[in-house]
Amino acid sequence: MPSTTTSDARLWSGVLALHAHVESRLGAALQRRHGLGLSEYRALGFLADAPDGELRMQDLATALGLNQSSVTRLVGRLNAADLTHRDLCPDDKRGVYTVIRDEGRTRHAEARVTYERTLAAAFDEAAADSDLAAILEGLRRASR
Amino acid sequence: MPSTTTSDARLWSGVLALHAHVESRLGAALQRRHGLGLSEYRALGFLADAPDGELRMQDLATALGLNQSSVTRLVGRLNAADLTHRDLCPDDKRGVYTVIRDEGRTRHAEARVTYERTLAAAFDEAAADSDLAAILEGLRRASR
DNA sequence: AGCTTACTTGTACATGCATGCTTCTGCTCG
DNA sequence: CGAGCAGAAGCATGCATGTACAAGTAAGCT
Repeated sequence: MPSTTTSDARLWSGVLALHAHVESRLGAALQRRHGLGLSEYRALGFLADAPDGELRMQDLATALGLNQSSVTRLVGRLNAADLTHRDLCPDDKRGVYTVIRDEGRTRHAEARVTYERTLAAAFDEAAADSDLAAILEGLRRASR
Repeated sequence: MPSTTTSDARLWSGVLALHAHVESRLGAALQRRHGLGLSEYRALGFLADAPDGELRMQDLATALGLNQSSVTRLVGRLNAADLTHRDLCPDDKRGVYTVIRDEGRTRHAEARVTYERTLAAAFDEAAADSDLAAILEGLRRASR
């Protein structure tokens, strides 16, 4: 029975529902209209915002909240799509920089329109859902 | 450059960071101390709360925010671990009920202690992080 | 009889963990 | 002071797993 579910637990289950809903919308839109996965899009975003458009694998991993090995493969895909390229670190030959190409910046800029519009739409849907509306409201108040 | 990132986008990236952090803590704790994955734990929770401790695959899928095929395999694992069992729907022979066993209820009750304690700890960690604290605060206010 | 619903199965893929390989760093010992 | 070595740091790779998508099967509906 629900006996005494912690208020934190109830809160978190709401966040999970919101997260699942929004991420699914975002992922579908990006994949369908730009051929980009969510992680790929976000990786391009971090790279585009980084000085000189380059980051080390490690930094990209923590920024994305992903495993280091996942980032190796993620960057492999980006390289294969010519959106980024690898560059060796001159002062530390263990290090590898991933550098965003102009193509990568372009693709990301295009995708960002979709991303932000889809996000707004997903938020609107959530606001219309009785279970999600309260959480979204709290988040929006906190973001001001 | 960050040019004009939507406020929604900034908000969502914060939610993503919080989500990644908390889920990783929860998943690790459940796996290590109870041999349960997050989806398995949550599935047991929905089943335990359902009338007669049973749900149809479809309902479980939407409750978990998962695909139907994912639920087929998820329930397969739960069955293999003797935490649940299948039961055919008498009036609709296409339907399959997944019924929680006593063992399943026990395991879930044990795991819940870990889950809720880990959740509280993860929230505390988030509250100490300057990037996450504001979001968490908004969520907590909204949950009252 | 089609057409929809409810699952299952085949397949592909992104991710995580453990491991291996290279490079760097620090420390000890001659 | 320099050589050498143990251990850490930074990535890549092998393997296992969880999930999604597409197609298949079986049962109900109109």
